Amino acid sequence: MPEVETLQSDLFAEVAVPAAVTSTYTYRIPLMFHAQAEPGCRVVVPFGRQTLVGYVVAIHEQPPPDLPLHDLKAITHWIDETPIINAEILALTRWVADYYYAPWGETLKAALPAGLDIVLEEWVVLTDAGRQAVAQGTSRSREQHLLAWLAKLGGESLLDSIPKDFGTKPRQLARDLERDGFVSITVRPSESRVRAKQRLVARLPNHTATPASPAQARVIHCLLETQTKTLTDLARQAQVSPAVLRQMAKKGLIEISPETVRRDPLAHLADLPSTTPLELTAEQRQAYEAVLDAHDRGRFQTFLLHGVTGSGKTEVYLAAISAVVERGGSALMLAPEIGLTPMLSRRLIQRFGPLVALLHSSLSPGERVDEWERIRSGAARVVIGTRSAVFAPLVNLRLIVVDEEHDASYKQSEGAPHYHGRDTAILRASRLGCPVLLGSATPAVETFQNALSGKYTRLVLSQRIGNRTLPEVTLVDMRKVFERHHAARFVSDELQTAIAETCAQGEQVMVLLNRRGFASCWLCRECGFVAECPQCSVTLTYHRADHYLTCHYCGYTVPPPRRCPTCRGEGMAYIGEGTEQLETRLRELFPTLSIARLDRDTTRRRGAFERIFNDFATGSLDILVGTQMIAKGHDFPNVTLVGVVSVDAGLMMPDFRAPERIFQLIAQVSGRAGRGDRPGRVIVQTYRPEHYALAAGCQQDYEAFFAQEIIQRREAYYPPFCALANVMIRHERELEGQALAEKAACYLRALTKASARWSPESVRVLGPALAPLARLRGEYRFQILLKSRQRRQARQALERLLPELTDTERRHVFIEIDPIDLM
DNA sequence: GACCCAACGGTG
DNA sequence: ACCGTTGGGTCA
Repeated sequence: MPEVETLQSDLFAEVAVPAAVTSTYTYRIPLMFHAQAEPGCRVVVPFGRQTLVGYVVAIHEQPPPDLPLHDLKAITHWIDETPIINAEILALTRWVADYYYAPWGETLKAALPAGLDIVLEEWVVLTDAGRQAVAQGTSRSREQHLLAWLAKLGGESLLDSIPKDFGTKPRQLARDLERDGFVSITVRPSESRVRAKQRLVARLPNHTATPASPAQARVIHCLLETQTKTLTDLARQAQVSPAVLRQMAKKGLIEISPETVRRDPLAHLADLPSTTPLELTAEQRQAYEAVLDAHDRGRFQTFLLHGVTGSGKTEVYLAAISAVVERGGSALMLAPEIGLTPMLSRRLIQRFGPLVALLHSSLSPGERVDEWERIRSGAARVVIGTRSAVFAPLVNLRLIVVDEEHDASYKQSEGAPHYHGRDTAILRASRLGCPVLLGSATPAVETFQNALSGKYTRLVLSQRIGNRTLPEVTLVDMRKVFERHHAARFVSDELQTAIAETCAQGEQVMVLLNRRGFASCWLCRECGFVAECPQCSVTLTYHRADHYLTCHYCGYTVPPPRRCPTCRGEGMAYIGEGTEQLETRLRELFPTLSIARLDRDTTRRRGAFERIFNDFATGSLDILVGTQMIAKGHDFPNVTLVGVVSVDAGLMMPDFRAPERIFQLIAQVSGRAGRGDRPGRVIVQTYRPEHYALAAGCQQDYEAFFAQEIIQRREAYYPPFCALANVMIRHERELEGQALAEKAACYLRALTKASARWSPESVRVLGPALAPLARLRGEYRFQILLKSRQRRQARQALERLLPELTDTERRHVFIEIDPIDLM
């Protein structure tokens, strides 16, 4: 039997597929792929009745013991000749997948740049039987029509390019024809959507030839200066038309060939003059030396660099990265939203030049792939990126920096895996045995607690550079404003006066309101009807500029009804001010000042953010209105006033982290005011000025805030006193969702009561309750919150629960480990 | 996650 | 008897 012979030389690949499954799958590796069979390669495999791109995670010489050999399918295409995922990243993604209850294949997919996605094309190919049917065909069925159409195209077509005019859905039609043997449907991986970028360059050939004309002589002359030139550059410099170049190439006077070029997102910064590092202050030096010491000893150690805004954290990062690079290592720096902090990339470029690679969401897929390849090859040794850059395959990674470690955008909230970038960074550093440096002016409560307990090493920067004073923060009590005017005021007199004064002195103002759109509700004054999203339990936001109502969660958009849909009344109105309305109001108040708005709506187009940002930086704008987007890490020396129009909505969120977020917000915006040589002012409008988060925010006293907050957390039994796991049940039908949630909660409760090991003290089960965002995209959401002293205990409970669920039930259950918010 | 299949109920 | 819809199970 031939099978016996092949068996002995057979190899098997364990493959992680990007599907909602918990295990890996083993495939036979055809002989032709044996030479390149290594973990970390992408392959195409049949999976059920689909075809997927999977990731080889291991090679085995033996088939899985529990499965008959003939049940194994074979790998159909081997995409990578050499692995694109190294052993470190394989192990790291495996851990992340297990920890966050996500499929390994999905996690690997998230770890790779999107530009590396392979497109699987479905081709419909006419078989011999199909050709015969066409030849004899007299029937006028749609099947016949499709077969004839295929024959005309030479016998094959992309499934997606079959026109719809054959009657029913092309996919179904093709399936039917395949079953009857007239066509076969094959899947072929097409080249990655992102190809290497090439351009044509001209160079002189080895042999010399004499030009015939003056124009040609100019071309040769230009080429003598530099080796190669792009065709457009050359034509411009030599002042000849491109036709001349083509002519010369034909005669062999010059050679034209394609050259691969790097798509460089930092190209516009390439000419920045390099800077000499600033002299470190004593505190900065101490911090730097502590990190470097851990590095030199090859020790995993987590540092918290705790420094008020303006205390020079970045200079410590740069010094540490610099030392690591000098010693031959590479360094990774994570930032919350790097596209929004051009200053940071700029400083890295000035310091490290071409060693820097950038990874963030506003890069094009091509740029991302090119940067990623430079990292993988070791050409880039300083990487700065957002959350997913934590998986960047740096060579000899010896230091990880997490800037603004408290920032909520480090937590992935949509799609699998729901990982936390900071925590993953800490894990990665621990596996590598290198230091990880977390930096913040307002550390997450958990982080600060870890620093207090000694789990992390706290490094303090207490001095602002140049001993600049912190801005004065004033709370405006909006209850008094209401009393004074007997009406609500959007912009208080205090804020209005301050804006007028500031701009009169030629200084700039930022005004923050964390709600975009014109108004958050569109309602009927006669009957009380409120426009709500049909898919989500939220009101629709009114956008006045383009006159539409939209859901900020799912994107549902409708024109605002002129008359009330229920009572036909004509008293439609809006309430709840957003940034668009704030901008309008400020224009009314200050008609002579120039005002711009920075939020998701005004920055939708590529480059819009930079444009507004630059206009403000260069001083051609007086006032910048915006959402939280304007509060993050920018340095505008001429801004001496920051107004926060309302923090109350944020404060009243049904979320245990609300006070922390508000404190962070106020501290962050305070850092924006008065960074130049003039002192800054911050004005915060609120109806709850006595709230401890605001009071501490005013004083910018982190420790005072922490002292209060930690009491709340202890009393309510929240992190850092417990570990959280949120079990979310999502279901289109409310009752079934609720029933499933109750069943799961009931089982979890029974577990925790069953034995001393599962004592109520070790795992508390809260709920099920409707999630604060009770309905999203047409699904009802119930949640069960698990609180346990140790993470392990909640995990054990979950691991007992999951096998009790049927596959169908499991599909409605979404587990969020260490949730950041409970919406 | 996508797909297939069996079961179901409404309709003719 | 036939249609379209829906829930449940599987993937090597």
